[in-house]
Amino acid sequence: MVRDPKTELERILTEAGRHIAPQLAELAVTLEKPRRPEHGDFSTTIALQLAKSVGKAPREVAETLRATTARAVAGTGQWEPLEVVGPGFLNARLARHTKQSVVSRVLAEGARYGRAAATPAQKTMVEFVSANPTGPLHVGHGRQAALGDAIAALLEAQGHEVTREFYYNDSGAQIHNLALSVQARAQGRTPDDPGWPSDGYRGEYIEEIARAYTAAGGHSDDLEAIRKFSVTALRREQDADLQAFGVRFDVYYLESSLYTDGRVEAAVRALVASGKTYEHEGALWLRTTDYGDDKDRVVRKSDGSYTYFVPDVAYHVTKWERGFRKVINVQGTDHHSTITRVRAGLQALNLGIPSGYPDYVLHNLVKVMRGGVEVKISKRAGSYVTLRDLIDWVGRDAVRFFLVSRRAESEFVFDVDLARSQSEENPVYYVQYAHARVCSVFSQWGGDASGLAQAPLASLTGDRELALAGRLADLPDVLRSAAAELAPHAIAFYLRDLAGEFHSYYNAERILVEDQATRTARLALCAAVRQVIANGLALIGVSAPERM
RNA sequence: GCGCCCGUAGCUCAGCGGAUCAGAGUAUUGGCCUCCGAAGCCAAGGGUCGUGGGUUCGAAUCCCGCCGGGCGCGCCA
Repeated sequence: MVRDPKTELERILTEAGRHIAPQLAELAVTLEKPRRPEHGDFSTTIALQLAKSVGKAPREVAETLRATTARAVAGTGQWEPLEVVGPGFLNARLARHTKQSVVSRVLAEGARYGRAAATPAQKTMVEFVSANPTGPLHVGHGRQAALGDAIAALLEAQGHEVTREFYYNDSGAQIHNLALSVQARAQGRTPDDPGWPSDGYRGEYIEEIARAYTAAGGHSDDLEAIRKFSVTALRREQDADLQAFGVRFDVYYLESSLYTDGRVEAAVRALVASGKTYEHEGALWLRTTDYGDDKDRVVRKSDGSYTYFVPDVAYHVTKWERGFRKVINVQGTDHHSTITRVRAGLQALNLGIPSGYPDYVLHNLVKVMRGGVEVKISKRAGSYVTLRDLIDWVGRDAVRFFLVSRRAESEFVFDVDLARSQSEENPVYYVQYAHARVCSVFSQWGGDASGLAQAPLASLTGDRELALAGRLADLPDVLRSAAAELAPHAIAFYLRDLAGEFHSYYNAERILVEDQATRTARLALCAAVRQVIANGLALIGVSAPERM
């Protein structure tokens, strides 16, 4: 395969830069995309950066770089001669045929276009959602599902071997509360009655489970049976919601298994053996402050049971032992404090796990507005918008696109009324429409698209056509940086830009023109646009419809 | 009080390992279908990038203070 033009030019400039400034052995020139098209396809500020250490004016440095690389640049056959502009920018323009050629490349690579091959492929885990089976999935889980699934897909597209994992906290105090709540409902009590469990779940789904339990012949005094029944029912409901959302997991890891297979006990023994624990007021503590925590944490409570911290650590040990050297946990910012704690626990075990293990992507919680007021998201309150509600209101594609379109750290206002009223104007339709439009042109045309990868492209000379081709060429870089930053929202923004460029082109030019060479080249361009949109949408779990 | 995150156009948000960074969508206003789908296109108005300093040739972007908002700070998960 022909070497990527950008990579090649970066290599040439890096070599020249090191020649000029030999003291900077680590120097690496990177090309960036200027905002304004008149500044070229790519640009670098390397001359401005080098000026000081070289002791010459930036413009002079730029001129030297231009002159010394002129021959190599021409030799690529892919670039116009570099230009020195302003205070010392080096601007680069791709030769027209280089821009055109991306169309052939997209069509030849098809669904693989934009992907990269990591060498070596890294065994990677993305853990996300991990909702307690104590209630239906809410909007925050939806954000996590959209984010986590897209991050996993991005890493796969970079050539890594990715496992999607869901951790079920199916034991512990919250599950006990769940069982007590269902039992209370089964006994006919309601959340406001005296004798309702103090930390009970008040949602209506509790009553539904209690009814189903009773209908199945269950007895209200068998708490263990109630627990099992409730957890099973809620897991089934969560699974159905995830399926409706188009998110699948490779592994469901049960917290309870960490107890039954002895991993929790083993973790405690190892922590004690590390010498980092101490007894205080009847409890066993770990000196997490030795690892940056602001206070030490309880490992074993005075009643002999363990805090959630222990299974969490034991769980992450299994990730390491299962061979996952890169692990990304997607969680809400309300779980922020667990980062330091889990890492501290892993460090105390002294297993050779890096101190930054695992990685975290923390997302701010979603604030749901309805009728101008905030709807509180709380399982206990029982009044919150579920993921299923959103899917029913605006559709799966729109919810996924919307939830993945914002940086994880952004605080997210989901205005239900707005989302519903604008469901026809959601950005996802704008992108999908571009895809459907291409399909429509092709059905109008009626020809065989299979040979378009070899189509001559010389007639693609219009500004819009070249800009569109340039945009197609961006995909590999967009995916690379989105994966590196664990920031899938970049895909959504890229797709919107690409669709916009296509719609603009489509309105300005006719595809099915008389002249055969022009028509074929334009069809090839459109086919490439369709392919790239499909590839991008696939990564964020959104469908690419042929008709809308 | 301490820690983390966030303050960019009326609204929802990109841009934040400096430079060619004042952007998109939406809303508002005005144009474009005898012609491949108008869920579209073209154009206009709209922001001292929360605020005050600092570093620099250059700061929305980096550093510090302050103001405002969110989330944590359990022998809950």
